[in-house]
Amino acid sequence: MEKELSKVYEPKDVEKRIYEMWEKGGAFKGIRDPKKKPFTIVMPPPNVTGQLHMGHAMDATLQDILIRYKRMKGFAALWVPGTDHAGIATQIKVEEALRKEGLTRYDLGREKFLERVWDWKNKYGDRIVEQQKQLGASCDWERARFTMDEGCSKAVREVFVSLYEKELIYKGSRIINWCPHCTTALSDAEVEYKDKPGHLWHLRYPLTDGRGYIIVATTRPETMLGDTGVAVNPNDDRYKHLVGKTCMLPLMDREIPIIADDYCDMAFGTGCVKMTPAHDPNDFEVGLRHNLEVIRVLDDNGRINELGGKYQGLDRYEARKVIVTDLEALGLVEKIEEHQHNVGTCYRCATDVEPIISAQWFVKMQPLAKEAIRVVEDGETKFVPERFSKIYTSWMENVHDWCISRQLWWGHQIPAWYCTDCGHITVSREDATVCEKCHSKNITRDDDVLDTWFSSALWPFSTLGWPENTPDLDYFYPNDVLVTGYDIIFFWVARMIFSGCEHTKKAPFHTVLIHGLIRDEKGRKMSKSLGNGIDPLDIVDQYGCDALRFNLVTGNSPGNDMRFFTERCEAMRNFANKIWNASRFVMMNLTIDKCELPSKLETEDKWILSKLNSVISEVNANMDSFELGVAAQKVSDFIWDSYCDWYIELTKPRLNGEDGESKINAQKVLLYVLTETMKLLHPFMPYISEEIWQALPHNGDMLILERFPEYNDKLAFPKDEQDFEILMEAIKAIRSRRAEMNVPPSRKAHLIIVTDKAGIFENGRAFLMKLAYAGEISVSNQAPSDVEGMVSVVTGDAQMLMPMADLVDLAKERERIAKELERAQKEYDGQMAKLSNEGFIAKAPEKVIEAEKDRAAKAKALIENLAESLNKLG
RNA sequence: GGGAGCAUAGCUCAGCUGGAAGAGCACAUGCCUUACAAGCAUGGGGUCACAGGUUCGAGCCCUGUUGUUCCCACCA
Repeated sequence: MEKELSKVYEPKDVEKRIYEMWEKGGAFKGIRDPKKKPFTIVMPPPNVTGQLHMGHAMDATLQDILIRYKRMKGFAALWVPGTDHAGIATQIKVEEALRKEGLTRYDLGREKFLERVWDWKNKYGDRIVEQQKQLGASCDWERARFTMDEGCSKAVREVFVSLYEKELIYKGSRIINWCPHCTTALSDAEVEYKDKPGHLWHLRYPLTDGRGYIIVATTRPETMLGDTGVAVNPNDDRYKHLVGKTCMLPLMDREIPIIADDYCDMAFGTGCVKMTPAHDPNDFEVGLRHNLEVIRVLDDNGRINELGGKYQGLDRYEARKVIVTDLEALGLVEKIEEHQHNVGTCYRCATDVEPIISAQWFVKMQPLAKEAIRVVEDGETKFVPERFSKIYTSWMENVHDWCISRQLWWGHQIPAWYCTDCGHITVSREDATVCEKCHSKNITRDDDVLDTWFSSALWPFSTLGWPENTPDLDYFYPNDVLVTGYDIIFFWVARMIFSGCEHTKKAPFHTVLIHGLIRDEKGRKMSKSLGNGIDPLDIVDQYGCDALRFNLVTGNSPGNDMRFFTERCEAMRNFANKIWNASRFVMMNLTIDKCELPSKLETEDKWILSKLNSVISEVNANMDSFELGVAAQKVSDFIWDSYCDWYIELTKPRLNGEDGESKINAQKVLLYVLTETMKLLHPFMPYISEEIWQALPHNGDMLILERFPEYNDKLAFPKDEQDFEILMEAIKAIRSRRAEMNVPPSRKAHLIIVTDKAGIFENGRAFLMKLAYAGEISVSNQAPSDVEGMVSVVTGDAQMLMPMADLVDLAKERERIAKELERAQKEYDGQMAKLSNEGFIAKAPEKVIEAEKDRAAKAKALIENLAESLNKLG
């Protein structure tokens, strides 16, 4: 930094240059060092095709703060970045691009299509990485991984095969969630339920014996094409006589049985439920119990198939209309009610999901969940905030088997081969060429791929070399902290925990730091469809990366959602600018070239050093308990309030004064505190702190590699701190009084101070002159006899008089003092009431009682001073 | 149907294990004080949702109520 510095901090001139310096200097590298403790974070891998959004910015900021802090604390810090292949999302993107060429993936065929996806990945996969760098992320980029790279694929294969061998993976026909738009199965977690207005259709199914109808209620009339029974509650007297009989399924002319099952709720609808085992999980279960036929009437695109008779080819919702119309024509619609119901939708494309029976691969969850619950209950893995562990545990306790096969092409293809001769399934670590049972060469590989989350579940260890037992895995695993939003606890966090427990026999991390969602200023979710998203890079561009980071980390508590206000970025930018100018001031005045404390410290030096020391101690404690926002706020308050607004002002008389030693000493303290402060600030505002530190006299290469400040009892000066605050209080009282009377700073006043702490005020002469606008100062322990025309300002430690006859209205002055006196008396009475309370004296801790006594004494002194003032006024 | 969060200044939100109610923005007044007007000084503004309880002491702990947001769950 040259002496000719811009008055305004320009992040753009700094960020790129500094980032390159760090990266080239190897500051981000996670290096195994037996002398150090490791600290590992793996980044939640963003989608390769994704666009950086505020959620990523939040993630990256919190992780970067943690990793920078730990790095400065002397840990071997490793932050592993990477990207996720994001099966459905990516495939949809490439298919959309193909559509513009008038092609579908089937036109290309699997191999050619995958080439296209890889092209896409290679083209856009780095974009999000570059964007993350602009957020200041200090990841070890050389270790960047991709969920479909060789190592991760190997890990996926190993996990699949070993789970299959342990019979924790199986293939079966179950009701799964099917997205007709993405044409794939989904896991339970990938379905979002939304309350939508719908109808409850009451349909008449004619009894076969011709004795009337049985009336069923349904929200999805089109599924009636697949009905294979009607169920009633066994205790329902209205229908007992019908159990065992049959009815005719209208439109299909199929005779179906009437059965009794507890599943039916007598109070809902008519009490009779049509059974569609192929399209409803409950009906499927009932069907199993009663041997009902399973007839699937929907195809993969959500259209009625060949088993749907004349409705074949109709889309499910078209079919619904036509079927209802046809039933109405037959007089078989009893009534139609408005009905609000929960509709499952695809989390990727929002299409209504169809429950459909289908043969898929599943992970058996019960055995895996057990250990995953234990590690959290035993505190081996802790959620921050704690409340998320309950959410996690209750999900884990009720988890269903995980459907892991997807009817997509982009992803890890399932390593299972079907033998056309004997029907055996060969599951293998190496690509199979023959059936392992009958050795036939007529085998074909399963077309399907695995759920994307299957590979991200392995991320904490697959990125470190697992299943090989690498030195990295040995040193850096388990990870320490996982940072992510609460929206993917089930998708990702839960699955990483049970995967880690199962495959590495260790919980993958000891802390899960959960943050909330970033919403727009009205509190709405940021989304493409609403067009209310704010691009983090626009904010970086406009206000600087440090401002964005500070905005994200302060002003909200962990786990809670945050509204994003651009105005807040402005405030944060102003803060950066404040720091910039403070350091500009220090450098302008600097004639020393070494950062060291002077041997002689003035009271104000001790005051700021002592304050700094407290802040250091608190910030360390806050950081260690993941209260990052509180820590950031404390650093900010210290810099702005204590350092800038007070200490810098206090040094001005010395810097401009004649005393050479005092001048140098002031510089030394200014520099020392600024340097320490930049270290404290660095995890939060890495760029500006590094830029300033580089310009200050220093040893070492880079601030990013400096040691984080720690509490030093040699720099705690409680007595001097207290003394100095007596002076500050007096200054504030005078300024307040002058402002009340609208006296401009240019009008200096003679200040007569009456106090028994003369030393403190004598010592503070220069400050009173400058900060309390005193012209001359007299300190004594005796009040002057004549106070005519004096303005009186009183604290607990002093009476201060200023001759301002022209401004004094004696009557008003009396009134004002009387008012203050009343207030002080009231406070004193309150204190005394407390102190004379036996319970309080008996039970409150010593420290609290002492504080109360101090307050009472102060109030008493204030009362005396005020009374005397009043008295003098006559 | 179960569970969780939130309710504090005009607005947005902090307030860690209970010990004199805070910040930013907004507002008002005065200042170009030789780092910064993206600044400085000063000030106004709060029954900490409501009702009980525990305690010497409650914004904080307990119970209930209201409002609000969200998550989970197979009521057709």
